[in-house]
Amino acid sequence: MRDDKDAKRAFAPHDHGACVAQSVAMAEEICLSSNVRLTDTRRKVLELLLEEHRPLGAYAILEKLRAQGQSAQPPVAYRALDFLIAQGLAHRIESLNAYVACINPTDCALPTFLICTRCERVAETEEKAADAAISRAADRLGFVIEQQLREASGTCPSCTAR
Amino acid sequence: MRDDKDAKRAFAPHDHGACVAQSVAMAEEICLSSNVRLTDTRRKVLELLLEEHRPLGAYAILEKLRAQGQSAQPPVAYRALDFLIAQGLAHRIESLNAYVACINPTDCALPTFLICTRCERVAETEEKAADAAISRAADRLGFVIEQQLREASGTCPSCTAR
DNA sequence: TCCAATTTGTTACTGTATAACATAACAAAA
DNA sequence: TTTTGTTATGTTATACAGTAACAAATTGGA
Repeated sequence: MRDDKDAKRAFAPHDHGACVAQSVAMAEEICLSSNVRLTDTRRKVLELLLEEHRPLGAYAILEKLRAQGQSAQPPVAYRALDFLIAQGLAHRIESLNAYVACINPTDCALPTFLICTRCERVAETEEKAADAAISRAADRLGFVIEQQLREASGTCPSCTAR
Repeated sequence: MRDDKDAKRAFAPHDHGACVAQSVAMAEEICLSSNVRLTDTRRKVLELLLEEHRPLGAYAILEKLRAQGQSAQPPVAYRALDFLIAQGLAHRIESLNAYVACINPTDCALPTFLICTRCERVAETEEKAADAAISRAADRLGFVIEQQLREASGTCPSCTAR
């Protein structure tokens, strides 16, 4: 089971270059073993997301792609994002209509997002107890859950310290 | 503490006329005691939401207002919705970009939404255990939660029965 | 080498939300 | 009752988010 290490790191300074490189390498592996292609555009979008620990809107991604000289009409971003999400390499933050790279794609099931409204960084935690509570409630009502979504906004430790 | 009565009712047939009337009356009281005005447009939007147990998008609301002969530019809907949400009379469903009337505004804290993808009805439950789990995680990380959001999509008992 | 499937490029469009500013209605003090 | 500050409405224009549809290019096998 996943611990708090990744979540803590998201809100703290760290060797970000290495962090990005490692995540891209991991993504390569995942795609290889899933027999799907991490094409150029898809990799670039993933890198753009990884370079922030904060969510980017689709149109912000498009701007960054254009800044790199890529063609970039809306479907370009949405296709890459759909792909990354399908492979578990990125998540959509519903309350922001924006997207983040997954911090640990090999071990990510039902994340709860903690979104700092000051610095906009996002961390993921895994809350089995929350899953269980919601599942029990659904069972009681005879509701069959297919997808779940949990997001909390507030202030991260770094921003509180300031 | 709130029980499952309201949530069960949301997915089952019931005397809907009475349900709407009662909710509007309750809204009147709440606004009176909060010293805010449930103006004409605000009441109409609330009624439109109450007439469904399903979320309506802002533009669907605008259409319905126009059908009643109201002027209805986008800000009209958004202002009314902002008001209703601020008073706890309505909720925004993030995963649908849509809005529902609150089923029990006098006793509503941190709802978890159960959204049926077949009939589109939405129920609210209160999951203290899920709150607690997420709060514990946030505490561990030093994250101060200001807002929380929980939504689950799936199939409601009525639609499963079919 | 050719085929079929996947991916990309592009246009055009639909849907969601807000900024900005003018006007109107209301509530309380002068 | 006027004036004044506040709250609510009306309207235009625009920003932001997401998708349909189809043509062209690329890729990885038969």
